[in-house]
Amino acid sequence: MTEITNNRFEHLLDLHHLKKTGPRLKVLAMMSAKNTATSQPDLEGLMEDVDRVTLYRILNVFEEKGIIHKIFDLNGTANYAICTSNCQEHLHHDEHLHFNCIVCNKVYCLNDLSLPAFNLPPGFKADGFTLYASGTCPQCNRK
Amino acid sequence: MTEITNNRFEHLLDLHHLKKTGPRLKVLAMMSAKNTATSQPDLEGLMEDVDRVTLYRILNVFEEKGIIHKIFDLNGTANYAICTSNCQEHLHHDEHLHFNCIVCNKVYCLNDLSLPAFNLPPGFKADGFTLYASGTCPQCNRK
DNA sequence: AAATTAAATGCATCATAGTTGCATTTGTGA
DNA sequence: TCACAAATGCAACTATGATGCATTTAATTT
Ligand SMILES: [Mn+2]
Ligand SMILES: [Mn+2]
Ligand SMILES: [Zn+2]
Ligand SMILES: [Zn+2]
Repeated sequence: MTEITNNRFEHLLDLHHLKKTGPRLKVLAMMSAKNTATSQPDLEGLMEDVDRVTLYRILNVFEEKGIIHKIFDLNGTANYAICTSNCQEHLHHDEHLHFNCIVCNKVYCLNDLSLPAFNLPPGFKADGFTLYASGTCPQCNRK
Repeated sequence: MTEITNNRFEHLLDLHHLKKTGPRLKVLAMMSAKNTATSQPDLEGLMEDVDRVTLYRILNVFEEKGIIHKIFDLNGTANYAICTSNCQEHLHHDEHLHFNCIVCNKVYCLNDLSLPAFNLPPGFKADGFTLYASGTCPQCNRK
């Protein structure tokens, strides 16, 4: 993790009026080090010296602030990924494709993919949507 | 519940070589009596005299056989709905829109809505997908 | 109709995910 | 450096879901 990356995280915490603490910076470092979402169990393993409860509280406040978003995978396990843009406090815009590999179980946030338009039956009013796909990821296809 | 409906369920269990037991027929009756998916906690409440574990086992075997499918709502709670068609053992085709109301929390299976096509980045191979939308449902919009 | 048997259920127990209350510590602004 | 709100840690608790094993029961065979 570079100095400049760490500064970016500190700035991010500042922006949201959150104290720059070790556990919080570590969560951001862990999550940003990967190109996929991180499951809660994995994260708990990575954050060894940090209390479980503290981790839950960090994840909750980060989600509320629009720093990260939560994705439930095929097994109902919570996964977390850093929001790339547009997300604000209590107003997420994570309308991208989430790809869940059925081999390695990884969840990919495919932000660049624009979702096609669709319409709802009368009476329904949508304010958010997500497309989930499941299958095999590039890594697992190669083998 | 009509006689003919009950017969349909018994036939369904026969088809999948499952014994026609009280708990199983009750699960099917409860789920088919609604136009939305049923959450696991709700189902557990409805199945009072049936053991929790039995309910889990029924839900698991029904899902395996392609009789019902599982949808996780915004809170990560498991919801179940009867499959309308096309689903087979270990091969679900529930590629429809799931609408999660943020007021009443209900999950609607909008089977009739055809999903628009989309394409994946190179290397990804999808074998299933679901579109999730969240917002307010017709009932909750009326108030 | 009675016996047989695999399948299904119930009960005890366990594991994991997530929450809450409260005491202690720590980051930050004065 | 002081004061204080915010953050963390610890204990305890709830909820969801799984597993092992004894008992019951639906479906098949005699
Ligand atoms: Mn995402
Ligand atoms: Mn559905
Ligand atoms: Zn994979
Ligand atoms: Zn509603």
